[in-house]
Amino acid sequence: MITIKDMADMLGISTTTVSNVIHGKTSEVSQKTVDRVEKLLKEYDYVPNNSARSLSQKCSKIIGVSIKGRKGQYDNIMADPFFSVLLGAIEAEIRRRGYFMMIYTSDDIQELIRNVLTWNVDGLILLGILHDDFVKIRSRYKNPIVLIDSYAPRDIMNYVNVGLEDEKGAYEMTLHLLERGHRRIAFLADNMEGVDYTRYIGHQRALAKYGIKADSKDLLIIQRGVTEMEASMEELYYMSRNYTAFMCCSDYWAVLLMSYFSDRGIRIPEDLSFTGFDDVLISRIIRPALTTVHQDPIRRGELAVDTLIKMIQGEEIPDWDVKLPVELVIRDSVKRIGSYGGCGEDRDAGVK
Amino acid sequence: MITIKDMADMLGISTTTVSNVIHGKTSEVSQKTVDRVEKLLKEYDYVPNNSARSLSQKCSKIIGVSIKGRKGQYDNIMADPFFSVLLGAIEAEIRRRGYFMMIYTSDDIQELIRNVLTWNVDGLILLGILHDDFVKIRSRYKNPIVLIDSYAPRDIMNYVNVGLEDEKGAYEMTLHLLERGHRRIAFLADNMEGVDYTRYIGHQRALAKYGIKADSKDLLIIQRGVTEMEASMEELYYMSRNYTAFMCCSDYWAVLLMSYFSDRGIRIPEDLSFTGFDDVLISRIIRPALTTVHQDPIRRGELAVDTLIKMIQGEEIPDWDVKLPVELVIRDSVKRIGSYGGCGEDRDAGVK
DNA sequence: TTGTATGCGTTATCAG
DNA sequence: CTGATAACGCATACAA
Repeated sequence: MITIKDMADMLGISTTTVSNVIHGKTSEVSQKTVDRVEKLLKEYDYVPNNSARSLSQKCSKIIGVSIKGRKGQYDNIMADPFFSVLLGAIEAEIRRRGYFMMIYTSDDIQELIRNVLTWNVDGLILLGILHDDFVKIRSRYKNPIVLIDSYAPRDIMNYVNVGLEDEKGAYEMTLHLLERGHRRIAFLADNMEGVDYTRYIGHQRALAKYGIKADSKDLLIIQRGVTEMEASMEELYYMSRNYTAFMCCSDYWAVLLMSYFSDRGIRIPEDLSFTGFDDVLISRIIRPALTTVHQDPIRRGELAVDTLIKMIQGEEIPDWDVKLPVELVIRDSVKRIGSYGGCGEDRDAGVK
Repeated sequence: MITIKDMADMLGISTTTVSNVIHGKTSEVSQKTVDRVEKLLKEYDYVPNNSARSLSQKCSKIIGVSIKGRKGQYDNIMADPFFSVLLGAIEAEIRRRGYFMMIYTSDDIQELIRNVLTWNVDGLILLGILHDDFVKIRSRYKNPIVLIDSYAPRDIMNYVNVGLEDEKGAYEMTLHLLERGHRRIAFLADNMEGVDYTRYIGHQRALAKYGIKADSKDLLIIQRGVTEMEASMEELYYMSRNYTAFMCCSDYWAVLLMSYFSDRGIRIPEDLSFTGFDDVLISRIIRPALTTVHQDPIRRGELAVDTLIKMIQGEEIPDWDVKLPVELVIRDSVKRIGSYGGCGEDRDAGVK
């Protein structure tokens, strides 16, 4: 590992000059010197020491990415294809922009804060963080932050949220169910904060349009955690006879439940319709293919990184709460029900 | 951000003493001083600057993780659930051990090398790297390296490979197909190096046991790249009539193909049987559930990190080529064929 | 056009 | 028990 000083010594010039050549500040250096330095640069394949650079400047070129792992939700959070694809897009864009990515998925916010501070990370991308945690982070970390899938009230602290038309997506999906004659719709979420809450609002709005009052007992929360999940699914299975459709907050859950239910004799969509959210690969692959709300995780990741880097470079961001578009994707998991919207007419045949 | 020097000044003592207290070298410091320092530590929530530490020591506490993205294979490599779950496990273990994870997925090896050198990464975990690339990296990077899914010849350079019983897995799977009466089996891979090659060896060995000579035209390579893939699948579709079973090198491809084929009228497993490799979540979820070879990505990630950290700490690793166990998981995607093993008897009904 | 000197925060050496 | 000082590699303000 050759250093600037080594090269300066070899050429009998100062480190300043070498440094200037490296950074292209070649206007003040004679062409001859430039050539000699560049020759050495190539020859020894000089690689700068970023710890040193980071120490002497204020910036580290590191972007921290953190997913708040909901405790024990899956084996690990990356099992959710939406997160992993999004993360892949973020990584690619960070790299393309010449930054480095440090990743941290724990749910220990204090530890996250220490990590971020200890490396003097230039900017932070936070996925699915809740308001309280965000406040904690903001109080100690002063650099730019971009949120994804967050509904933190803006308050005083500045951030940018790269969000989604969650409300609209849920609204349109619910409308679709209603149009197909469904009246007894369960809304499935795995929490009631942030994104899922907003989707529920959209759901309610669509119901209201049809003069249906949302009933809180139709709001079903799936227990997270590998062990609780099984019990939770069983419970949902028994409740399912009260509904004609399960509207899920993510493809991940939709697909898991569809599999569980169909193993127990429920025919989809004949006995029970399903919808998802995200449009991950698997929803196109399973049969029946899942009717869902499409979003573009690649674009989202890129936008998040672009925005963050703009903030790092001191640009003003006009829109601190962008909402990326969603699109209803109708596939085969929603049954058309007779004009009366009568529910469960041929249900019990399939159950048990 | 308070520094050691700040605290030393506040207490009127030297930085050395503060540093000693921080590192628990308390044997040479009076209890009174220890208490005073620790009080400040808490009060200001001191966080060390890791760039500085990394500069003055030889170690950075960073572990680099790199997946060689095969050019344009997917939208991004993380779309493959096996990789993403493995990565999640690696991240969790790195964190648990007090290290930091820097990730890099490009296929530009030179760039990877620069990244690793510029941060003076303590150790490297490389996923799915090929021999030539490994040699390049080794020539410039001298710290410990752990390989996952690699079959680089050991040569002189030292590394540890955390592998899998690939040969055995493929052997057993092929045997399973043979026992169920299949004789015309296509072997599907997306490359013929490393892991997939080893699996092919196992496949051949099983065929040999049944006195069947492997025919290279039964070795089907799926074109990577989003655009080529479509054409490739179509081609495979037309070739499929020659076979009773498609044995795939990953669940990912198996599942993709099953979906594509069944949309075109091929019934699985009645018309064509499928097997996979990895046992990712999706194989349990699709119908028919996929017969596949199970491996444990969580354990694998943990072992990789554990081994690497041992190497970093200078311990000798007894086994530089561990092969984690696999297990055949029989589900519903393989048909039982009459004792003659006649192929395609009821095939053309479903095709076209 | 080039060089000198300094500081970034930490650890380590060595002397008191 | 404690402290001064150097060193890590780089960038920059300031001289020459």
